[in-house]
Amino acid sequence: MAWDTEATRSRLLDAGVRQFAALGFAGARIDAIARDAGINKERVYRYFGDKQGLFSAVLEHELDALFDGLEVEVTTPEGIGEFTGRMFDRCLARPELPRLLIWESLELEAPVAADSRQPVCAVNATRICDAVRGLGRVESEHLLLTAISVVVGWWGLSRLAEVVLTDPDAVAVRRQMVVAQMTALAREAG
Amino acid sequence: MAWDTEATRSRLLDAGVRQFAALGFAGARIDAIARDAGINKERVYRYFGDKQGLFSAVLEHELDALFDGLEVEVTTPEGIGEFTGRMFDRCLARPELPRLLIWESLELEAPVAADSRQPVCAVNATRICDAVRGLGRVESEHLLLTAISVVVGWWGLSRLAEVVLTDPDAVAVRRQMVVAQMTALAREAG
DNA sequence: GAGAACTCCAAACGGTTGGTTGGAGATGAC
DNA sequence: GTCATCTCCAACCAACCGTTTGGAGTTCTC
Repeated sequence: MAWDTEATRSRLLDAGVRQFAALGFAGARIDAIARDAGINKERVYRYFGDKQGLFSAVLEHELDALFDGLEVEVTTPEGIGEFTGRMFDRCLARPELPRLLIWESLELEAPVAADSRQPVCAVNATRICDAVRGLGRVESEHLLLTAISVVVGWWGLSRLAEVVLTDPDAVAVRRQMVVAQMTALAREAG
Repeated sequence: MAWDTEATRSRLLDAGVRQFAALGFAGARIDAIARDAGINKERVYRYFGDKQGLFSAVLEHELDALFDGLEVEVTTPEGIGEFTGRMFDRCLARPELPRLLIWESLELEAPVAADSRQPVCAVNATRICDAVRGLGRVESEHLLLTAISVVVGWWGLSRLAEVVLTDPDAVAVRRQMVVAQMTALAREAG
């Protein structure tokens, strides 16, 4: 039968996303990733060098997916809320993304693919500047960081939510609250 | 020489805090914890059963320290900002706390010591209700969760901050921004 | 079509890890 | 003072984990 190296590579990446998102770098097992992908684990080393190489490849590939094309579209306080809502939806559709984002901070010394991520963040910081009258650059960046923290927190602080909230399973409510809060914040910050 | 079992136990806990906060459950090594504590690793099993037992003991002990006695004192929007600032300061003084809080969510199936943590959260949710005129119970809980997410995010999304912020080392600036944002949010939410 | 170069797997390797054991010293009750 | 009980440690063990090897099948090149 013919080889399909691209499929092999991508199946390893997909399995890597699942395992690393669930267990982190230290917790994930090369063995389990290979089994999950239905591929011999030796392939990991041929394609990605070592475990760290696969982890970096997974992060690079996925973290792009989280922010790529995600922009503040309407430059008003409501636009910032709506932007936050869309980010929330992306995480909802792929819960591996927020988890990988957190593992990156907890287990890595330096950000992955900083060069390709910075422009996207810069664009949104500028948009936030435009959306909130009288908001400086620094304040705008911090507002963006806050929006991401709040969204990602739903997946990264899920055990805490179980303690704080009366109904920790109401995802739709959380989405609505986060959107409302970021809108209100953008309105008042001006 | 006389035994000091309480000191042995507490040295193991302290070393556990350091290692688990830095590396998480999967990444931490019993061997390293024992060496860090200057105690034989067999002691871990006599005192805490197994690795999971030590992890739970560490979380239980430390997460209490994060929230214990931390309350919204002034029931006004400014009081909520000030509360958030004090939480930030606690994390600043003991950066292990926010990291442990995140590891708990990422690596555990259920929250640790939920029974003892819930009352503290409930009190603060009530205080927030009082601080913001016209704020319902659900909204108040979500505001609390947001405050914690934003504070803890500084330690749990540090790689992201390096990408988003022009000056990712300015902790004091972040503190000030977070306090201002939570105050503004509490003001506008009413 | 021969041979170099490549894909892929089964099995093995060596260091590490969570967990155990056996025994030496310390304590306390009587 | 002696016997049961406790603290503590050095050494050990079996399983595991990241990585490598050897070799069989496949594709490319000329």
